[in-house]
Amino acid sequence: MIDKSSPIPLYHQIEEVIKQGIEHGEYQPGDVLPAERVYAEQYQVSRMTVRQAITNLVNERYLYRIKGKGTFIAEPKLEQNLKGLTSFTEDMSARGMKASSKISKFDIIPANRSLAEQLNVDMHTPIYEIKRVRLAEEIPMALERTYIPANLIKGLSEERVLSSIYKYAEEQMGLKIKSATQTLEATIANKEEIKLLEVDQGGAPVLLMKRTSKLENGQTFEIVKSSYRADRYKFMIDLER
Amino acid sequence: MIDKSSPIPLYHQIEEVIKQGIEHGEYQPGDVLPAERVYAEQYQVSRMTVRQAITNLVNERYLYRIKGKGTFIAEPKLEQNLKGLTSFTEDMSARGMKASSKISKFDIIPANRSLAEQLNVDMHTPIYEIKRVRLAEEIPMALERTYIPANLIKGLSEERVLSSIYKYAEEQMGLKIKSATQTLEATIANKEEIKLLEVDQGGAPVLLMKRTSKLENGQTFEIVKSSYRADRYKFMIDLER
DNA sequence: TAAGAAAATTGGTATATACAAATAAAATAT
DNA sequence: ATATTTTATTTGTATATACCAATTTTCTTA
Repeated sequence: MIDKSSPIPLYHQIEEVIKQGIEHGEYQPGDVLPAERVYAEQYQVSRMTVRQAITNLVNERYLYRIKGKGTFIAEPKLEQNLKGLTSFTEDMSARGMKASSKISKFDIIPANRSLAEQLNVDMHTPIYEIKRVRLAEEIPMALERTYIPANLIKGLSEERVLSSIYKYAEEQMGLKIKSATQTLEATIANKEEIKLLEVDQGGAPVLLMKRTSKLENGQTFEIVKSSYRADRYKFMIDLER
Repeated sequence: MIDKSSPIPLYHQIEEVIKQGIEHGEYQPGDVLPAERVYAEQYQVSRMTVRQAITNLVNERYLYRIKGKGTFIAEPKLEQNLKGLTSFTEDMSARGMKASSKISKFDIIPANRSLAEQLNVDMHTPIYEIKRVRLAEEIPMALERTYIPANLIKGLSEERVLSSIYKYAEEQMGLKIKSATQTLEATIANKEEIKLLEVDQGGAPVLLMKRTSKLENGQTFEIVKSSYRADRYKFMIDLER
């Protein structure tokens, strides 16, 4: 596993081994990693070399350390990054408002040309279409439409959607989301949005957020389109230093 | 400067000393730092301890290293972070389009109640008001309005605005921007935007980006309001892993 | 003078060691 | 059985050393 004669630095090789362990699901978030001295013994390297490997993974947010306790597996990065843009639920609770959501549609539909293109599947491929209205104190704030190829995540139910699709996909289906691209644009509310968001017919502005998430193999996992009422919601980003 | 009997780790003390040097302008971006062995000799600590301090600052993007050459001062972080949201000029050049801008207003105005509040100054305080239209291939894409208290940055001219206000503020005035908060919302074009962005009168949607930048002492340095044509522009954010 | 070789400088990798500080587990005393 | 004390384990800090690799500077040679 570790090749001392390789030109690749030992600490880097150890990094990769640990990373693989995380990505292959041998360790779960919150699990404790073997102690530094254990790795040192196991791979016949000095503890400082193991330490350098682990330090790098800590800086990359794969791991975190607690003095006296050990080194632990961190939550996947994507969720942390998504917090850069304040998420709906968090934002609402930060303002002392109660966030809820109501599923207005939960179906499997055949992919039309546009969906097929965006999800990178053949036309007519079965696709989950999930629509939900995000509410704050019972007032509609956003309409969220999620599209996921049905073959990727079988056995999805309304109950599971209400908790976390991501968690279900990772823990039950072994799917890891690797990256996501998010865009923000402004549009005018269409008929569906006017009805579900309860806004004026006369050209109410909405903030449209589109997110495309990809798996490790490059396949598109989901498309999420969220329409936020412009009069009630804005996105905030803090930039430090 | 370095206290070996202090409970604060040596590497952390050294970090602070170097950081201070950067923030007090003793080093400029691109300058080379004294070699690790020089610091070790100077502070009478081992090279590895210096290395740990520098490694941390490299991870925090204060410094970067080149093997065989040395350790150098990085560009201030704010500009790097702002690239998380693709900037107008970059975005255009990435698409092979030529970006330009046209200043439509450059004045000093007395602060009204709203401006005074947002900039945290007294009413009637003189404020630079700079309006410019951002163009791509001569087509108007955005209207940008910048407000800066005049006492903060004397001698600002139209020419300087065309290059970089930030650079002028930092290099000539010694002002360092510490943080910025950015919001994105959707609105309908007002009269000014209809005229300068050349959009329809009938309720054209625009993306409104507001940025408030603060100095180290907490004072507000500037407010920037940018209205982007929703039919021509959207913001994109990439989230890795 | 110009080209090439050698030496010096700088960061990169790796080891071995020692003790500190926080936490957890085990042993002991009440 | 329950506190308390002791011991072991784990990460954190720091040193001293050695050699590697990339780059720059200096010296030598043609």
